Amino acid sequence: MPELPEVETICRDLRKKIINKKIVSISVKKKNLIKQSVTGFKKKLVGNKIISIDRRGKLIIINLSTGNYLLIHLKMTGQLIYQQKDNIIAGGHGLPRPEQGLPSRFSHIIFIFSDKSQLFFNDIRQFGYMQIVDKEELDLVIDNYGIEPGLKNFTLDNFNNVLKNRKTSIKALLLNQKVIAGIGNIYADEICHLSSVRPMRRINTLTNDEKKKLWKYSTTVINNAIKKRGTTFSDYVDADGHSGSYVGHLKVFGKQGSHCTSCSKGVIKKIRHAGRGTHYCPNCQK
DNA sequence: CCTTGTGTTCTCCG
DNA sequence: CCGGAGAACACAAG
Repeated sequence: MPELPEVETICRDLRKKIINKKIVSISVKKKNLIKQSVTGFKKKLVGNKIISIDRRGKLIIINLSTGNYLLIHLKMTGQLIYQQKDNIIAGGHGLPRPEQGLPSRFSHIIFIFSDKSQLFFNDIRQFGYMQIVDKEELDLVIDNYGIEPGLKNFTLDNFNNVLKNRKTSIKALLLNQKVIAGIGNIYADEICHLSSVRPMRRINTLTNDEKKKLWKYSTTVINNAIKKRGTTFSDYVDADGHSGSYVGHLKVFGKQGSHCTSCSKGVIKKIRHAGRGTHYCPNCQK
């Protein structure tokens, strides 16, 4: 599940691989993954060079030489895997991993560069998408994203401001991309755990100390996860097809039934909250 | 009344 | 069933 740290890892990888490369052709095998006609999509991409690669929340923004932008959202199970021409061996069935061969049956869109290297957009569940926008449309899209751990706007003051007058739960707010961008289900649970706050706590009941911890651990968790190149729980891999290792640092996500390693007294509980599987320690999270 | 905020459910797919 | 996140919808308060 790519959240901010996983998407950031992919962006950093891709910058080293495809900047200045020219797209010579594109294969679209599933047209429902692009938000426009296949012909329009190809017309706007083929012949372009990749100028730069950016990210806002979980959205990848690729700046093209024509001045348009290719937006890529990986949603649940999307992958972007880059392969030099010598490594490309058609896979067909197994998992969408390079060692299984690419393209696989989940390689729905493939970019081919002038040096014959390729970028595979794989997606098992097909929730992800690609879309080409101009600068004006890009600005509108970006405006819909809230403050973001790692950006200058993620100050304690701004964090307290977005929490002000909200009646929802802290987890629902952490997941709301319009308010706070980049945090998904795994890191929301981890941030709440390290802050000793239950995910379903109403925001108006949080103490100043708890809010400060939530703000601090939002940045800590996200930054540590970036250092570990993300969390691979099921399908996430980086641009080389490798897993992230933050999974070894998870305290609550997927730990239901285990003893809490923070307080060593509680047993991690899994419930459903804010429409998501939610994990917490009933002993040390209040 | 209408607008705004918020919460809930549905949708895509394997 | 699960789930990222937008859409559609329901409801409440100003």
